[in-house]
Amino acid sequence: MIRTVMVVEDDDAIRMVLRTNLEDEGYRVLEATTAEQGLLIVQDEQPDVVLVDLRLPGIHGLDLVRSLRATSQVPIIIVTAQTDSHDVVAGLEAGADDYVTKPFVAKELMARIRTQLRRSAQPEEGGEDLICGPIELHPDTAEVIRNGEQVPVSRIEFFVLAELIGAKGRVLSRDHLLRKVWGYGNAGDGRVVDNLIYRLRNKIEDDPANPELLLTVRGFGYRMKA
Amino acid sequence: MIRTVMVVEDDDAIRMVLRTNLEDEGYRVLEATTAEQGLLIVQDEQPDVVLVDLRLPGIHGLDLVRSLRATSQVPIIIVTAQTDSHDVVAGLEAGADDYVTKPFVAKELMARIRTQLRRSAQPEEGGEDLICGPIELHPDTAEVIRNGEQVPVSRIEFFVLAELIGAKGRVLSRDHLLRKVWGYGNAGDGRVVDNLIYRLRNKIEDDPANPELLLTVRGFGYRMKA
DNA sequence: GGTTTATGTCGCAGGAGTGTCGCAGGTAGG
DNA sequence: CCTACCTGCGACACTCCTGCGACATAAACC
Repeated sequence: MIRTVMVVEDDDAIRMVLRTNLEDEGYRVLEATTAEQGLLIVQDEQPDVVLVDLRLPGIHGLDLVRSLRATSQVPIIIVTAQTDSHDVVAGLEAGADDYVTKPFVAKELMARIRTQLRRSAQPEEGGEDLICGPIELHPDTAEVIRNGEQVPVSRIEFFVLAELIGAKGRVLSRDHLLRKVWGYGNAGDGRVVDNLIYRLRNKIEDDPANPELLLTVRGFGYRMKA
Repeated sequence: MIRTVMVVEDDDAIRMVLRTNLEDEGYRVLEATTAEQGLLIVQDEQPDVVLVDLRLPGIHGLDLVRSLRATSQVPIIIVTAQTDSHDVVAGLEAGADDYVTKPFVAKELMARIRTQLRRSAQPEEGGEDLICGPIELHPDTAEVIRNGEQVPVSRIEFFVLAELIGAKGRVLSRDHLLRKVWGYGNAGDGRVVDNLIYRLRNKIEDDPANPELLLTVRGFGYRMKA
């Protein structure tokens, strides 16, 4: 079975090195130099692993990671020059599965890729549209539609909603949301999530005081109506 | 849900640091100083993540990793002073899921543990619901259904019920429940478990005074009807 | 039967979890 | 420079949880 690895990296030299090594290992290689391009290709080609550089022109790599996670379970490995431990934490919390710092040793990176592939060998649910009752999310345009009308939501509200709808009725803890949307740095900040949920409800619920879509599960977190 | 982390590490100082950090994050911590001991405890307690040092007295950490992999899918993170890239590759190939070198930054290690937990949590969700007679537990939504109707239970009640139903009729001691649900700290607190069982019975039994599902085994603990 | 021990029962008070809302610093865009 | 919006924060109110203690009851033991 031929596995496909996607490389999102703007530095031509590094991208070339990666391609060579990956092809030597027998992988099919896809390339992108920007986050936007990467996102499109991932949706289109559904690779088995994605390598992401953090410092990309335009949209930051971390946001790419979150966007990918919003719609896909594909294993993501961050490959970057940012060696600071804080960056590692933020990267993993954003949804990456591993973090390798440049200059990397090719053999180690290849081993880490194999590890990710091994883990994701199990079948996974396919990519789905983000729809929940009267609410519709369009990741491409970052728009939220409710009963056909566009609802203005902020960037962070959008990610939270995407995370919740993507969970398809499963409960997500505040901690989970903090890590996935905010990144680890803000963990333990307390009521940030509650506040955001409150604001989201005011935008998408008919009666925000008695929510029917965005439900509280006391002691656990929040979930969307199934 | 209290997660359990197993630490296999012979250096007392490092093990203590790890324990402190892990407990701060809310994990239950198990410790072993040798590979043999680690293997036994893992089989016994089925932790959610295992941290393994490579340089152990007696059996080498790599062999422990292989032994664990032979019988378990538990995520394994190697934590070691061996920084050589060749060692990283060998560790990952042996079946480890991640590799962190000492001196490690605690926050990064914690993030990597969370990443592993996230990965291993997925299959559990789509998996089997916990069912016992007319009672149905849905971990995804943290809901308890009884004869088709939803029963409101608190967070702790949910975990106790999950633990009991997961035991499939085996007796669980109060101590076991305290450790698994409340976490180690509360051990020996006395009647907390009894109280909770009482409340649970009021919610799930037809006649709470004559329980038919959640049974007492005098002198031992509680169990669900088979 | 009487005593001891284990468990059932239940109310209470402190506290944890959550909803609500206003404020102010920050940020992006004009 | 101004404006509008975003966003984290803190305060307050309110509900519900939960550990605890006290007593009742049932089982085991002598």
